[in-house]
Amino acid sequence: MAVTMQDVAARAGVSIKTVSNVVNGYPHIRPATRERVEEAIDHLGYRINETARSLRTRRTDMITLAVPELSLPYFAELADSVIQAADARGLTVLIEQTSAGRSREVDVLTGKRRNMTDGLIFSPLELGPEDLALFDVDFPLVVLGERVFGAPADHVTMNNVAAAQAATLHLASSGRKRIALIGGHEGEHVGSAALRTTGYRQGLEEAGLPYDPALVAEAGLWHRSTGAEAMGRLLDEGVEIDGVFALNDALALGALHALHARGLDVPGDVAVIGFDDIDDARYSAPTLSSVDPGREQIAQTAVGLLVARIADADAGPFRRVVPDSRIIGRESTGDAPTSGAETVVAVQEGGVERVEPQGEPAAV
Amino acid sequence: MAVTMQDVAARAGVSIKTVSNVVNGYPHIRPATRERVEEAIDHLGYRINETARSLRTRRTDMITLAVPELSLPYFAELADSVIQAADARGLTVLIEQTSAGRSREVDVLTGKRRNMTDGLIFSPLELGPEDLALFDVDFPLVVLGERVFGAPADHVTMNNVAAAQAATLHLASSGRKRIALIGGHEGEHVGSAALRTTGYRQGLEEAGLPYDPALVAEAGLWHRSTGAEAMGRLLDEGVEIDGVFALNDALALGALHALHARGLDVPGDVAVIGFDDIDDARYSAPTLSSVDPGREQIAQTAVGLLVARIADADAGPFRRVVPDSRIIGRESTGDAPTSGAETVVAVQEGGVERVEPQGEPAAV
DNA sequence: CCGCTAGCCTACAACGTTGTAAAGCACGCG
DNA sequence: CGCGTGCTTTACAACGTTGTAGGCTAGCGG
Repeated sequence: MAVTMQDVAARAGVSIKTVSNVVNGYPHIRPATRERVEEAIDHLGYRINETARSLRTRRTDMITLAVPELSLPYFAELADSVIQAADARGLTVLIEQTSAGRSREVDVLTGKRRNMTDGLIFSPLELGPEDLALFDVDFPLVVLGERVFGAPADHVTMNNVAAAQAATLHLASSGRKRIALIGGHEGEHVGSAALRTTGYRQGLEEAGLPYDPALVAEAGLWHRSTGAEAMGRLLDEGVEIDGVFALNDALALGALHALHARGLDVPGDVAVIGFDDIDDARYSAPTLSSVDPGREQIAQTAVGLLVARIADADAGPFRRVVPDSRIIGRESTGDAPTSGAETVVAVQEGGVERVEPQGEPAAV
Repeated sequence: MAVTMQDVAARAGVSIKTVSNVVNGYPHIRPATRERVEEAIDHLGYRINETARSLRTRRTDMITLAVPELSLPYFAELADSVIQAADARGLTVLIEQTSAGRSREVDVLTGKRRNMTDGLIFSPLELGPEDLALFDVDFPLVVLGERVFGAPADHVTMNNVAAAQAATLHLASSGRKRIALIGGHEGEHVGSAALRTTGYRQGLEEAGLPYDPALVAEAGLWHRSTGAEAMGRLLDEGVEIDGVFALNDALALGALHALHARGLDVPGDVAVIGFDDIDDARYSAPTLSSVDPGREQIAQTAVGLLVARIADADAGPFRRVVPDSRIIGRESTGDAPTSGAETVVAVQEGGVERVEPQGEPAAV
């Protein structure tokens, strides 16, 4: 059916291996031979069978990216960045959506699909510390986010606590005293929600503001719709509010929507800041202040670490990388005089630490 | 290194082929044998080598989805739907972004990666009728959109003209007389821009409104930023405007942003309608009326057609499928009394037609 | 009691490529 | 003129799986 090296070899009058050598750029080939082979390739329309090559070389040059869902702008933008970073290294990205729940996340780590690709970049949403054993896998793995800590894998995370603290402080510094938090996950001790909530409380403390549980609105899923609902609930309860820290931008946009629906002015009545700095934030009305967690850097780093592990699984101790993050001020916190403007209000420095095989983190 | 069927066979005291039979659910196996094999698989932690299987069976159970970029919400949502539809059929999706331009699109059709997957769903942005020859490929292909017409492939498109006409008419029916169009591509005769522009003109005509070139703003890329710029340009020129039809939602959201920045009220001063009905439209301020082109149905149909071609490449004539589309009225056209509300203003019926091998379309 | 059938299992080859080891060849030097 | 050297090319096996064809066993009908 398809043209194989066999056919090319026959037409060029050389051995199969010589065709292989030409295709793979092996240097010691007589120009005349190379030319004959290339002519045969063109003439026959030969295309290498990547599957056979993969079987032989044990590499597929594909990696998997597992995220909750692409409909969430943050993950769509992350996927975009990961695909570009992978592309720059000649890798193709296969995407798995795990929003269907826990079992999908387990599948990602154990399922049969895993051995079609050279490695996995995984952003878990449900799996936590109790599932640590699942992360002890026999393929290159980079974990995103902070749900799972001691996993025997490289880690790329965010400056969650410091950035959330800075965001809260930013609201306080403009005189806001009743700062609500949207998107909390009650009872959770790991993961972005818990960490950002910690940052929020530290920010309040630093600003000398009391922590008031009545100002905290839960939201399991971080969608626009849940953000709108949570904001609505707070407003219905009649709690006094002059600032909102939403744990991601989708929630913040939902909150803006709810505030607008009730005729409240942003930032006049209420200042709002989100987290993730998705593209949307630059175009909402009003434009949304947010935390830029360094998405581009996260993607690049994750791909880089994965590539290193693919090249050499035992490439030293596992790393934990935290990109710099920045607070971006826009209209929703009164930082932008004109609508298109934005200012970098603060920067939280990231860093790299090595995690020794035994599991204790060691500063670098 | 890795455990193979060989190892499993040795432990279970059977032939390799019997292991294969167990793994593949071949029915005629003695329970005792099956059990021994399964015990060996569990004990050794055997996982099938998909690459070897693919080489032998000539199937990878992977398909490629090529879209401009995932950062555009429409394509992110489309990818989400495609991945889910593929998943339901046991297929994994590999994503390629082609926003880098024409050469990337050519690569998608001719590049070496193509033979790692069983088929391709391709949404071209640059390639047009002049590239028809490129689409005559030797692998299953489903084309999305309307840039390429007579391609020898199945086609899933949108009701572009009719829906754009209905959208324009909807603006007119609320008394708008100066309806701008945002996102035009001057000189283009194929593709969504041209078709939606045609619908716009037909809508104006049907409403008895004149076509005024001064109301048409170009925008090459359909991003929020370009929508804001285009809207800004129109407003700067001082053209009188009381309605806006943006060729997609990103443009519309950018336009809302620009209108808001200049203190214009939507829908009071200007009514706005977009196209694509992305999730964002439900949460912008004001909420955005839009055309729902049937994204879910597009994804399902595309995967379905592709699967059929993979199963049998000669499965009858090529099809051209157009899902139903609907005009969704929200605040930006004054259709929603309360902010969360929306109404289906109109429906444009789609359909299926068969394209005979010779190339002439024939109604069904 | 024989032969046939159905059920269960196996040996072998093949999918298309690349790594290994080695062979052929030309050239230059002693 | 012989031999080593380095370039060029090749044969062969192997990657791990599945399709094909056939063998063996037990059971059943005649």
